[in-house]
Amino acid sequence: MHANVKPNVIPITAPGLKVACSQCNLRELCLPFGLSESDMGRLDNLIGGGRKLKRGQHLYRAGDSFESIFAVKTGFFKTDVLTEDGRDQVTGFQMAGEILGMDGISTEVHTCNAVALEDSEVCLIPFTELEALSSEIRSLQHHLHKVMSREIVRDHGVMMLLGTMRAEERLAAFLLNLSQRFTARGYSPTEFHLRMTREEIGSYLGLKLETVSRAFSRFQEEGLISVQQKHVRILDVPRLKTLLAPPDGRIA
Amino acid sequence: MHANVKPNVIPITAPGLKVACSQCNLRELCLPFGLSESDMGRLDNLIGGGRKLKRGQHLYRAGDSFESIFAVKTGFFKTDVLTEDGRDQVTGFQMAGEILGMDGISTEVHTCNAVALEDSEVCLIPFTELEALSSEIRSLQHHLHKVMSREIVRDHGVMMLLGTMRAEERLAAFLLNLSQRFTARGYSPTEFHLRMTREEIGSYLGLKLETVSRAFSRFQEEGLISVQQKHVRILDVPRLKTLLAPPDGRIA
DNA sequence: AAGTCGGGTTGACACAGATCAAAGGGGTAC
DNA sequence: GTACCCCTTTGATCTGTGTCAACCCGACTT
Repeated sequence: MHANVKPNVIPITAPGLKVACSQCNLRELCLPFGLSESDMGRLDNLIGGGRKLKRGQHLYRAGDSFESIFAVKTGFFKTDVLTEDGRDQVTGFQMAGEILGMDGISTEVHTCNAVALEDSEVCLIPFTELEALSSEIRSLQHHLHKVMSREIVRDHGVMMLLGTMRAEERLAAFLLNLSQRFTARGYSPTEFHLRMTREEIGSYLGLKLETVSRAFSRFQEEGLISVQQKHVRILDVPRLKTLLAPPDGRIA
Repeated sequence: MHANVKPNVIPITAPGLKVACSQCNLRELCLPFGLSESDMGRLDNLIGGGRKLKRGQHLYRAGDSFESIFAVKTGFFKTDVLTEDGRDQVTGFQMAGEILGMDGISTEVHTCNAVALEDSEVCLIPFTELEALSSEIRSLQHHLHKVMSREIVRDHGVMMLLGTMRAEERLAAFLLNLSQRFTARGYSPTEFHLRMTREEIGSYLGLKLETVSRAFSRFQEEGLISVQQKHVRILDVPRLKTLLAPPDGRIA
């Protein structure tokens, strides 16, 4: 595990630890969205260095005391919660530009686990200092609120998925969501590597891994996608989308 | 529908429209939690009057432009989202002291519907003004963040429920959650009226109304609760809790 | 006071997805 | 480079919940 290096006023530029929103190509997706050059500089100054994680490492665990939120710089994460009896539920997958750790604000303690699904790097954003700065920079404050609200809206989407959709609809929604997020990051909308296992997908979608596997196979048989192991290519986006609005399209 | 009356410096005291956090017995549960007397007064001044709703009335609808969040003063609400094809998912039930509308912050447009399940009253909290005030009052700012974070954590709990629990576990979790929230408000932990239909419970829990009804009946047969129509009495809290940690209590 | 209607309960049956089982393949660690 | 292990796939069967249907009840409406 890497030391938690704290930059001086000037951000450290050692490879892998340089943290400067103003230089970051994710700034349009991430927390600094909409900030002026000078305000972005002030944000740079409070960001507490980067942190690298190997695949499988925890960024934080349920029960850890909350101090910072994290912005994913590179890599891929999952978050999950577990019950006392050992069942766990993946609550989300996070990629570059997305914010992790907001679950900890309410009780000062993280309530879920965040695990790197591949070698990853995050920016550390000390929350107390972020609050201080956001009370000075209104656009930062507002954007922080938007980011938190977006998380709430995203969660509603997952509830919808878990509460009302059948297995293949869930998987279609999942693939289209990934596709859209990869697109926003300049990657191919139709071809990507899954960083998570079938079991993790299943946990996220409220399905067993076998069901996920079968749904993948079925999509492939029907020419919607081609899939081998973790490599997925979406062949027919429109038809995949129609899976979400079932045949008997009753309108309310 | 009542006019959106704006109080002067001194809050209006007309019955049903008086809005003053400092006088409100919900202040320990609601947004003003932890504020000093004088800060609470400043919050009073921005709150844009109360609004009364009859049972069945919408507080807001998906697509409405976002301007305010709302604090439930009296009554009971549900929030739900619907897909294009008409399926809907209840995302939550809100009671006195809880905050509604935070889904709208991210896009400036509400993404779900909020409906009164009984005659209710809410406080209107204009969001732009709340942001302005919270940048001056650090404890208010922090508490707002906590409230939003709590919503995120709550949503994770619902995902857990939808993703990993069986029908009876879901209903047990639901009843215990209601019980706990009623308790926090000074009502009986064991005896209460459900404000929502079996179908709404089902939607929230990802079950069909018949399944909810059967689970109620089963709980009653087993002496866990007594239920007739919307009136519920919990007879055996401990045993209800054990339903959440199933027999083979594997520990991670 | 009667009629109507929405909500609730219960039963019979169907089916989607879980469970159990086995075998193959690819990636990772050594 | 090789061996092992985890991940994945696929089949057979089981089961919890959905679906369809009938009936009941209580609360409004008129």
